[in-house]
Amino acid sequence: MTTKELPVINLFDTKTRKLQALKSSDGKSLRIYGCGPTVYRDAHVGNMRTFLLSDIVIRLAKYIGYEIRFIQNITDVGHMSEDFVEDKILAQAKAESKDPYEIAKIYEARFHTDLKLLNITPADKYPKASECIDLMHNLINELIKKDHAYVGSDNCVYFSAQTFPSYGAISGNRLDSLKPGHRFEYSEAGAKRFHADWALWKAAENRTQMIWNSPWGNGFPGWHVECSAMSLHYLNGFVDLHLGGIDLRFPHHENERAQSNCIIDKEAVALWLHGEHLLFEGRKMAKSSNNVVLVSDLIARNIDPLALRLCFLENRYRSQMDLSWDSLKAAHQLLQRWREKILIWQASDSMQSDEGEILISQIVADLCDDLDTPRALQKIRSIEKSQSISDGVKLEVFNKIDKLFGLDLFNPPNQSKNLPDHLNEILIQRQKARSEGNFSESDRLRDLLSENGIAVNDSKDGQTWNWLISD
RNA sequence: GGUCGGAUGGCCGAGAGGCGAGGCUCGGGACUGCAAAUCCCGCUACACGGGUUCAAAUCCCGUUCCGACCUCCA
Repeated sequence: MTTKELPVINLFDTKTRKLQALKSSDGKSLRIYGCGPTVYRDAHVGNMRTFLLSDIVIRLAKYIGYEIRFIQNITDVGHMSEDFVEDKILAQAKAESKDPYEIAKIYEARFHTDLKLLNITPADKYPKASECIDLMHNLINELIKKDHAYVGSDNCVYFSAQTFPSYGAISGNRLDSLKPGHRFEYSEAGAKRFHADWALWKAAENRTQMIWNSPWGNGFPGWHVECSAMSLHYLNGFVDLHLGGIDLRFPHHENERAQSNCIIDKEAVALWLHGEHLLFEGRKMAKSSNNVVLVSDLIARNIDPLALRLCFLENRYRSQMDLSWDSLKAAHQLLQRWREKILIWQASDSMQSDEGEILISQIVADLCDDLDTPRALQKIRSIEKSQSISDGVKLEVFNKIDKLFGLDLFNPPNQSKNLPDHLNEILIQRQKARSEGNFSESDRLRDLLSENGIAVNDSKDGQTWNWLISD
């Protein structure tokens, strides 16, 4: 190994609103925490964009040489739905007539499946809120002891926002300009000392499922407290990088920061990184607007899920992005083209060279510059098209960058996944007809295959086929 | 009302004061039995009005429009 200094990864920190170097505070590993899903429904592709953000940072940091410790929570309790009466999981359990833990288990499994389809690096641990109740009790006790929290007349435990002077630093909100009366939470503020205080522990009241005994009676944890408890516990008291969707900036991360900082009496998170939201065909992706696209919807249209990954990489994480079926198809085709090119280049031996090393380091530099994936992809395209770079060097560069981008570029382009026998038979017949010069028959069979969703291409080496992307 | 982003060709989108990113679509050509794929060529855009500058999509001021967050959300 060389003694060269590692390249610095600069990321936009939401709190300071400046680029900031990502650093390991213990000199050993990067301690990363990402807010994970509430497992009451399928995660949609907008959620995936945020989860991809952590993957890009982690792949880059690993590539550069960091050890990573990455924790992502699974919220299976305590995330209240809009009316602030019912927990999201419990509401879904009722809707599906299932046990709430069964609901959580089903959707957590699907979450992991989607991550895998998108080549998103798994976290080292996925702690569940329901399994960390003791951690949360300890944290709440400590906050009460330090006078940052109090037990209300309703037997809920509240965090006292006014005891944390820098409240609002992440979101730009100021406590005095957060007007009371917003939405639902104020309606039960009778027990709270201040309208912006939030519940750390909620009394069970009429609830019978997903409740735990506690020093304050039966109840369940508030949503924000789980991330403080888990991050401090599993990352040994400090977070080098905290990730999440932009909407979590307030109130979730603001409250989490207050809780964590008050526990350790200093800044608990060095860098806050937030991913912007995704629109689909111009509209916000939300259940309420009936505009939700799942990874499984892409697969149903024969779009490679990694085309979604490529679409995301073509946009910067900090801008809102408008995804469409057209952009997904374009990305799908680009993936195909790269995979075909790689097959051709593989006729040459992969060649290590200074030229290749320089190209790769330029791409790494783009990623280190606040994850400028669009610019990095631009370089990759120009390498692909270059007349002056040899196939061997191209192969070497693509091989290295595939680890950073996670696009499985070395998979064969035409994977004959699940080709039904009768269609395979038509393919064989067509090849036969064509080799016999019976072009009217081969054209007829090509049309027939097309009707069955298969595109046939003839080349010098015979025919190849692809699934057509459906509209 | 508060805070923060945007506006780029047929479409999507990057953009670093100075040679028109790139992709998709479309048109022409090469190749092909014909297609497809691929390769080559073509299609000269930056919301509006001022300003700074030798030079502005880029910097500054103003205007219009769009969006996000402001106690559900990735």
